[in-house]
Amino acid sequence: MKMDPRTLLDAALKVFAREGLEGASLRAIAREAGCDPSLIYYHFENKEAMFAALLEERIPPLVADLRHLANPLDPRSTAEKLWTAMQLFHTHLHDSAGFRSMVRGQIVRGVETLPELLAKKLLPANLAMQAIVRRGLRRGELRPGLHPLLVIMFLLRMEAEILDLVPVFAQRAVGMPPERALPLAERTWFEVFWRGVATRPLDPLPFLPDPELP
Amino acid sequence: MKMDPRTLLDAALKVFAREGLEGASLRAIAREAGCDPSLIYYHFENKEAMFAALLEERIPPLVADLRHLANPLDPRSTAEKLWTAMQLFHTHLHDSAGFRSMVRGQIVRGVETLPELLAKKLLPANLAMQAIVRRGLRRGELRPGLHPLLVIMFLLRMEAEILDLVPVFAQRAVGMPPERALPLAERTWFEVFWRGVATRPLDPLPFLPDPELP
DNA sequence: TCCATAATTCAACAAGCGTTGAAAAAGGAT
DNA sequence: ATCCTTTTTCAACGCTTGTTGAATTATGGA
Repeated sequence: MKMDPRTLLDAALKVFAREGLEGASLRAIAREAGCDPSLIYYHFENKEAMFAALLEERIPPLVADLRHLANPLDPRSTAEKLWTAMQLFHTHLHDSAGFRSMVRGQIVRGVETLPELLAKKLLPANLAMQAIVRRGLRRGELRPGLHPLLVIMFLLRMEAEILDLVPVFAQRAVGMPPERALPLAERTWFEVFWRGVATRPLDPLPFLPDPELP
Repeated sequence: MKMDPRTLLDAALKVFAREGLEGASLRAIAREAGCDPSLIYYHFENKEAMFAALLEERIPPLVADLRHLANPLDPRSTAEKLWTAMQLFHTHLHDSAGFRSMVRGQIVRGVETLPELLAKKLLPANLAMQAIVRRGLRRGELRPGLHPLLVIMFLLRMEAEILDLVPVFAQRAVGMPPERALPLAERTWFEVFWRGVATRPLDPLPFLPDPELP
C-alpha cells in the first residue's frame, strides 16, 4: 500500500500542533495516519527526526523571506517591514503550534539537542529581524534607547501568543469566529506595538488591512 | 518525623516551576522533599490537588489586591493602575512558572477539570482588570475602539512571557544578570504597551521606577 | 511500658511511552 | 509462479508514570 512519508508528516503536524513535542506520542501520530507505530521508524529515524523534518520544510523559506525583507535597499518604512515580518511568521508557522510551544518551553527548560539545532536554524531569522530594527533606530523611526532584542521579542512572541490563544478565546470571549477574530487581534496588536516603539506614534499606517472587511 | 505539608508544597512548587504540571512527576517532587512518593497521597488527594492547593494560596490574595486597585474611588490614573496590576501579577505569580505554562497550555488544549476550576478562580481577577480598562476607556485615557479583552491579554501575557524568558535570555542575549534585566524588560514593555493603548501616548509616566538604578 | 493511632515506606499494579528485531505481507522483475 | 526486495505489522523490551493496599515505623497518651 506504500505509505507516503508526506502523509506521516501531515499526521505528525496535526498531533504536534495539538499536543506539543513531548505530548505527542508516536502511537497517536500513527493512529492519525492510520498505520502501525513502528512504520514511522521505517521512514524516520525517530520522533525528533520527524519534528526536525517538519521544521526543515518551514524555516528556510521563512528565513529567505525575512532576508529579502531586511535588505536595506528595500524602500519600505520600518513600520511596514515589521508588519510584513509579523505576517511572514504567521504564514510560515501558523500551523506549527507544536513548534511554537517547543521553542518556548524548551528554551525555558534548558539546552537539549533539538533546541540547539533549532537555534542554529533560527539564528539567521533573528539576525534579519535585528537588521530591520537597527535600521529603524538609525533612521529615527524607532525610539532611541530601545533594546533591539526586546523589540523583536515583543513583536513576535505576542504574535505567537495570538496564533495560539485567539482561536480558542475568539468564540467564547470576543463572540467572533476565529477567522474574523484573528486578523482583528493581529491588526490591533500591531497598532499597539507600533505606537509603542515608534518615534512618531500617531503617523497613520496605510498598509494595514481594512478591519471592517466582511 | 512528621513531614509538614508545607514542605511538600514548597518542593512541588519548585518542580512545577521547572517542569510544568504534566512534566512534574510525583517521584521528582518526593525526591525534592526527601520522602517517598506515596507519602504525598497521605497529605494530598493526588497531584492535581497539590497544584490546586498552590493556586489556592496565591490567587485569592491576587484577586483581593486587584479588586482594591479596580475601585473607582482610587484616584490614580489608568496608566498607574495598569502598571500596578502588572506588578501585582509579578509579585504573586513570579515563582509559579508551572501555573503560567499550565494556564496557557491547557487553555489551548481544551477544557479539563483543573482549568475549569482555574477559570472560576481567575474570573474575578479578569473582571477587575476589565473594570480598570473600561474606566480608562470612559475617561478617554485609553484609545476608543480597543477591545478590553485584547488590552488585558496583551499586558498580562507579555508580562508572563517576560517572567519566563528574560531570566534565561538575560545573560546570553542582553548581557545582563537577570535581577537587572527583568526590571528593565518590564519597564520597557510597559512603556511600549502604554504608548500603544493611550490616547496621549507621549505623556510622561512618573510612577515608573528609575531604569538607571544600580 | 503498652497500645492505639498517626505517619511513612515498600512493593506492586496497570497504563503509556519510545524503540527494536523478527515475522508477515505486498510489489516488481524475471 | 518464483524469487528478491521493499514495505508493513506483531510482539515485546525496558522504562516512567500515577496510584494503591499492606506492611512498617514513629508518636503520644494511659
